[in-house]
Amino acid sequence: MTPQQRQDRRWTRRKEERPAELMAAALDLFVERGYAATRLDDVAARAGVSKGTLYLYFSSKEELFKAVIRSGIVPLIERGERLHEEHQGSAGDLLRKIVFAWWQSVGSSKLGGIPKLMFSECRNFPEIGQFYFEEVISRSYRLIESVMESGMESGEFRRMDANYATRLVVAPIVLLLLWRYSFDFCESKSVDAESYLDQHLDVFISGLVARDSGDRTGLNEKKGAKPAKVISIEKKGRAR
Amino acid sequence: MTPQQRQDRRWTRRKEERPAELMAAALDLFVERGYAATRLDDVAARAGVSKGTLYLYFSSKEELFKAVIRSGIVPLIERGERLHEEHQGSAGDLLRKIVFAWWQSVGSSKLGGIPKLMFSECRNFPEIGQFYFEEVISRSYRLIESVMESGMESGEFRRMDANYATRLVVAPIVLLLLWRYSFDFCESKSVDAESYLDQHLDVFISGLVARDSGDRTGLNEKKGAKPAKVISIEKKGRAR
DNA sequence: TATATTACTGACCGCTTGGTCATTTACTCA
DNA sequence: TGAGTAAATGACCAAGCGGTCAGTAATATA
Repeated sequence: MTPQQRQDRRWTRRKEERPAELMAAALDLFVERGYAATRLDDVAARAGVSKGTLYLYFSSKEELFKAVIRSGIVPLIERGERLHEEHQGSAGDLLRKIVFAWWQSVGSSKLGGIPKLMFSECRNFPEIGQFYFEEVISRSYRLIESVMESGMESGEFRRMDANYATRLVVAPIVLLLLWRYSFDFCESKSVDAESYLDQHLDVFISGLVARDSGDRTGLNEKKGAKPAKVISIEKKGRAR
Repeated sequence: MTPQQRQDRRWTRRKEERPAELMAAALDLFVERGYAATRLDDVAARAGVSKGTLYLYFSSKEELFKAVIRSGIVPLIERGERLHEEHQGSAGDLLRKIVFAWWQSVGSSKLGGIPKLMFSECRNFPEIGQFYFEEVISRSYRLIESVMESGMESGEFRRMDANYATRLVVAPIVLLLLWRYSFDFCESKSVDAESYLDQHLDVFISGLVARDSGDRTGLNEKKGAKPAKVISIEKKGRAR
């Protein structure tokens, strides 16, 4: 069949490709407008199809949403875990490697919109929120946590709660992504992701390596601060 | 007029109190369900009033939303800037002070839902997103940035881009809040905010004080890592 | 080429909900 | 006290949109 013949037809049967095309269109629009503001007519139109067709492949808007998230996430997880297995070397270097690889494959692709989407909608879709939490968040955290733990065991990092350590490394990275898909348009120049991540890892790893909280410089004693008062604010005791 | 008399009436005129009550109800529901999923009938009902009344005070749902954000933010900003002026002492201590005060007044109150709401909706309401960015985000960042800069000038912190430094301190704090209003329900036990923040500041300030990226321990050399390869991944040059 | 199958269409339905307004009720003041 | 004012109501409207389905056109089959 020639392309000309295809064009003459009002439409063509493409049972295999439709779902993927519909999900791609839906991802675009969900990321751009949010779940509620995305109309199924628009999704269908963007996929070059009618709304009725959409319902041949997905039983409801919610099912479409779930499918979008699920299919967008599979490659994301796979990449992460592959890296984990391959690597050998210091924990700090592994951390760097994972973070930059993740940024290249997820952060800068259109998959990068998914976290923002999930943060925004997980409350309204507890079922899929739970799914995302277990299949993506938990798994990623476990990966990083094991890196942190191995770093502590080897003596490369100081000892601290691995769970917190993980949250602290991940936070600036996740927030960078959320930022990109929310307030970024407010700023004239957006942050350079690579150097931002680089600085983060630099400061963070330095902080983990240092044995105590900066008093070695003697600066805190010299200045006129009142440590007693500060400690009273933080009451619950430092977890060291 | 006795309370009994008040009760006998079907309703009472309370022109002054209505707007604040409506906004409080709206904040609750917006935070709980998001903008789109919140019905004005419900907002009115929660404020003990009919939908028609709501429209006496706010011309549209969007105006109500704007009013909620604006009014929720005023106290938030005021507190922050008051702290800034009062303090004297080391930069690290000031940072601690600000962060913990902020957590107490905003993070743990119902105002804490606003950031999540703004991140979720700012794309759909660019005008109010811009407003929030300028009036809240920029101002807070400027505050923190000045703290970082004074820390660098006094030699307490190492020199680095103050803008990045600011983003890096703030990120784990903001993400803690976003987390609370999104995925927190997925976890059996939620993080203890106080010790999380404490650890964050501890690691971060240590990292800022340390002069270089942890090589002083000699661990990186001893281990079998391949620094050359890692550097090739980070290509764009470290911003030191 | 005739027939059967099914991917696809698009008009349609009904519910939800933002927004309106004529009417009712509380309050004010001469 | 009763006439005037305005706060509050709630029934109602219209539009938007998720979801349906009878019909149509592309393809498979014989």
